[in-house]
Amino acid sequence: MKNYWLLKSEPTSFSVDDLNTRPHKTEPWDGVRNYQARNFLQQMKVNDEAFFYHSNCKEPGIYGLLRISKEAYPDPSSYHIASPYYDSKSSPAHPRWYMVDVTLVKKFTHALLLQELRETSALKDLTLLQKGNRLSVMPIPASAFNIILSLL
DNA sequence: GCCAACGTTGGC
DNA sequence: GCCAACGTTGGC
Repeated sequence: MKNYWLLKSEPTSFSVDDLNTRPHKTEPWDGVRNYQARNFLQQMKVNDEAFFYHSNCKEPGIYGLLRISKEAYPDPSSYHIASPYYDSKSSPAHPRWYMVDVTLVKKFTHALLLQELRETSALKDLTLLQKGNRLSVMPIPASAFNIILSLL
């Protein structure tokens, strides 16, 4: 059974447009350094679908649709001391952090902005919209996923 | 730039 | 194991 997710990225770091230019529109989703988010990454299956959310920017919102194209595997950026994602407690023998590969299915012609999500009462229980939420990887119930698609 | 909310660290 | 201090996230 397919599951649905939402992945956040700051567009100045990595955006839908960046992914669109990658070979096969595919890229590892690296750099997740939060245990709860990592655990969700590890639950993902190939062909699960995910929204691509732009955070910490002028118009935060959902900008595209992703497909999980490779299940979780160790994130090597955690081993590289020069990487902003370096973690001295992670090693190839004992990887602490994982990533999945994502493939862009569609860049939405019109983004669905955070403001619009908040105005949709059927979505009020979404983790994304809860006060103080900072998770960068979160599950989306199938019902909410379909509501969001219908708003696009 | 501000700041509330949250997660992590580390002394005790 | 507690919890204060600190760093980060991310909307506004």
